[in-house]
Amino acid sequence: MSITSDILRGHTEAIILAHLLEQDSYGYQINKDIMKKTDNRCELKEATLYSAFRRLEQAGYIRTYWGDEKVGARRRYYSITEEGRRAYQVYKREWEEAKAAIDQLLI
Amino acid sequence: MSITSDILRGHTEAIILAHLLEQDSYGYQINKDIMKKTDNRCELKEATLYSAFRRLEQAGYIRTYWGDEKVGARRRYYSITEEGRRAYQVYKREWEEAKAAIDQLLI
DNA sequence: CTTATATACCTTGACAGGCGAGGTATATTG
DNA sequence: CAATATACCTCGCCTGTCAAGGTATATAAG
Repeated sequence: MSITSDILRGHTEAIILAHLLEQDSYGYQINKDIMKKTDNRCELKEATLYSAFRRLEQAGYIRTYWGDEKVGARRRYYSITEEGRRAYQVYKREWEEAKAAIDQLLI
Repeated sequence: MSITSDILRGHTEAIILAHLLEQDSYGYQINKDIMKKTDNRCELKEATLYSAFRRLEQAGYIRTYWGDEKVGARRRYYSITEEGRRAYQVYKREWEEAKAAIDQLLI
């Protein structure tokens, strides 16, 4: 069973930033990684992913650059900024708080 | 600091059902209880609450009746149905799964 | 050579839940 | 008599998700 988008909502940006903390990556790969890490339970749809990228870049949390692939389709890489790292820590703390609160409420 | 609505989104119905598992209650009280239980970190806004009530009733998860207050404003009470209890178990399980998945993703 | 599949990118427009703002009515307190 | 608390409700905007559609490159199968 997969996780509904309403539950995931609000975490996409944090999830993306978490990924970029480990290493620069590109959309397609990030998408695959997330599914793999969660045994296909979490899937960020492409449209969702790209709109999140746009917001994150707008906010200055990520930067992008084109990879220099010799073969295959071009890749647009994303890397997290210092501001993004700080934002991630906030997201993370918010998640811990929300988790505790919801655990409190769902008996 | 309060929990963003995007994180809470998707849990309002579960939170309400959880409350009604304990006892019948009414909108205003449920609202207060939730805030109290979470030290004012979670607040379901009234408009949010009432639209959730509508959905829950539509789905057959709750039933409503008017209280017989002798004094003060009238109260519309809500009670959870058998179907609602089953639905809650599903919500609860979804939450546990989502929690695990997100914990996996946010390093 | 043609088709299918995988990789990789992107946009548009509809949809649904959250909620600010506004409204009603009753009771109590200063 | 005004303010505050209790208690209900609706309208319409906002925002994140995503189905559906599009582009281009490489490889494997038939």
